[in-house]
Amino acid sequence: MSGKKYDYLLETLNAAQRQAVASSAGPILVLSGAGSGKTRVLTYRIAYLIERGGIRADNILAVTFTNKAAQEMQERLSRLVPYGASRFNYHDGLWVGTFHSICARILRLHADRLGFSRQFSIYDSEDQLGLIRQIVAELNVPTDKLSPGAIHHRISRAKNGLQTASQFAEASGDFRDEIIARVYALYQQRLRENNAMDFDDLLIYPLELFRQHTEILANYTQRFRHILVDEFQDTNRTQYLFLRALAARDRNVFAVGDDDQSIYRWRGAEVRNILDFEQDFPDCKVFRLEQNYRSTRNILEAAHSVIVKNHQRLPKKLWTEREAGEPVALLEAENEFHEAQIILDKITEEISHHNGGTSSRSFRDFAILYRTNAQSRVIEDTLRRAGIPYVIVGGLRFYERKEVKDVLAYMRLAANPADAVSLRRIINYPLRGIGETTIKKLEEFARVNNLTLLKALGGVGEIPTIKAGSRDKVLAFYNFIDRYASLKNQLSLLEWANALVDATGIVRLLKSENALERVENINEVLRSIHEYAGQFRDATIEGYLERVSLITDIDRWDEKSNAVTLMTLHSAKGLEFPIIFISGLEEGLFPLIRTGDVDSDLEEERRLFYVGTTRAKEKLFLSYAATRSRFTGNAKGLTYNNNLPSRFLAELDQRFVQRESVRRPRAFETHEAEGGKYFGHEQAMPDYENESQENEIQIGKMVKHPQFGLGEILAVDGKGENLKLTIAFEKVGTKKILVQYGNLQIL
DNA sequence: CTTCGCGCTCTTTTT
DNA sequence: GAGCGCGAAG
Repeated sequence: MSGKKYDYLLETLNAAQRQAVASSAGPILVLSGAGSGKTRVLTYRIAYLIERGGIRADNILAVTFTNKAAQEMQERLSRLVPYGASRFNYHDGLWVGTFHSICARILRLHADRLGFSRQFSIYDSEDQLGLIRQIVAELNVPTDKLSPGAIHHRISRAKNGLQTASQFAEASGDFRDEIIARVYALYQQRLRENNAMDFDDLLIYPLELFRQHTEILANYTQRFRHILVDEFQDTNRTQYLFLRALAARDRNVFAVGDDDQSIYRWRGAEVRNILDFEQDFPDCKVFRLEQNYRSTRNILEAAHSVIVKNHQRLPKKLWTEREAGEPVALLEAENEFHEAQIILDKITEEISHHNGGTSSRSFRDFAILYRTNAQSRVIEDTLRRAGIPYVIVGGLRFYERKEVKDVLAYMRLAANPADAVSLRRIINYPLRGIGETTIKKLEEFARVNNLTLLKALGGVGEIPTIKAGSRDKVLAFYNFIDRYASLKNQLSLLEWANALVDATGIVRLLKSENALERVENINEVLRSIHEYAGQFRDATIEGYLERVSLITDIDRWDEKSNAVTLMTLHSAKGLEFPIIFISGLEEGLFPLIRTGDVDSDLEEERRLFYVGTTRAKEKLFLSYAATRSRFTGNAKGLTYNNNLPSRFLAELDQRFVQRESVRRPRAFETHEAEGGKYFGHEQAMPDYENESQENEIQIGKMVKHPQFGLGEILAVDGKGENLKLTIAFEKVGTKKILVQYGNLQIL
């Protein structure tokens, strides 16, 4: 298979890339800096293995960080090598996906060995928390001392550390731990009873499967002779063990990563995996990709000048042949509204500036990044008012919207009758007159008779304490689900889904509430089912549901649509844009600092900053606001905090940075701080911590609300974070608005 | 027994 | 702003 294609494979790569791609078998670690072409190396490595090594596509497993990256890799590969050396079509054999989707795929095949059925549900964070809430209530856990969220967090951390409930119980220290241990045990039991797994289980159960059934593991180690992993620095312990188990036979692990871009430590990722790779695989070959093809030199140097402040990193420096380009621009704003306005100004400026020139800018060339999702709102409002098209990635995810989850819960229950979480969600939505008391009795009946909750509904006639009227309602619901569970095998997926959604009456209910956006979201679900059904001949509802539960907003993001992209820095990982804005560069916000943080947390924030800056190809804007209203969580409530500029701004090598002049703020109050702008920390900031916006709020003042428009304040109630205004709006009448969330502009 | 309405809480990042 | 839980109304 030499010939043109093979030469082409290596010729377009630089020396380091070529060495990595063409390296012989065995463990390989590619330390691959930002923008150094690591996706390219991975793709070419796979092509090389097939073209040159004669490896069959179905002997290769590639792990990516997002589903989108997996899809892109598939597409690139089919362009690069439509057929492999063995004339083996990629799409038939190659496994590409995220850890979670690959694990789910394996588990579907062998679920019975672990005591689950193939139809097992995958519970998202909300489902998980709901289940924990229920258990917490059942066990009478004092929630003032232990919130369900905290318990959930601890359980997840224990699971990630491969600690079972009984091991956790043994290791438990204080009374809280003992409570958590009991919740943990019951939680796992319920998941099992519901034939359901949470995100952590998806990673853990394959390991258990491999341990219990060595013949299954042997099957996979024989099958996956080459394993490639992207974003290796963000694998957690369990994922690493999964890799090691699969690679035990041939040890052909091709791991690509960059310790400077590890940003998921808080989720259990261990940079250690990359730092220790050489110890775990002493014979491994290490390659370094340090030439950056993405960013201008100014951007690269600026990013470098900050990341070198981290102590826990492998020393390296990226270089580029590209021109210096424009300096990194610093934008200083009075407050968050002003910041959004400046960003808007710069976008319009860039677009008009480049029009008529050699290059022209489109909206799709811009991305606005921020540390927390909450920051998107003000920027969003500003762009919307200016008529700039934009898309938001993340925040409230599409498949986590209430109406979407409601519809999916019907499908989940029909697919997996043991799924009590889904059942509870919809048994009385839309309202059917089945209340909490009846449900409690049904649950009790199910427990005593060792039935699934759904079966208990079918046997409602045997529960004397439930009156005839309620009984009929329960039975009607049971028959409804039962009917669609069997129709599932008779109708096509799309027909079935359409009929089911229609029969639930949810759309009619939402229309009567005039919630048209929600109706549209449900239509979008049906559209996506249609799309899914068209993609796979053997499309099943189980397959669709699995896909949906592992999909993220970034997977749904369409980079081709001509709109400005708004997203968190975390979501931007792996992406690139000609022009990047990083907003909210204020001490406390980015780096985000909480009490109890340690040095390593700050280093992760710095890596996040590094990831953000290296997304930019041509121009990087950094912005901060001197004051920002922020929910502080303390008794002071909503305050206009005066912020120091982020330490990252001070750490930047100033040779690559330029302050840009910005338009003064207009419609809003300016909070002019003494001494003007602040740059660097030494300069003391006046303490405006307690100066709250309350001063400006008076009866009779006019305000502007992003949706309701202009209005007059009629009354002021509450204090601090509960500060509530009664406002007479010109268009929509009188409403009560919490200042903290209302996003009001005082005029 | 169910439904309605009010008050409370939530904000770090995500599979 | 929105979901959830709790207490009162129907």
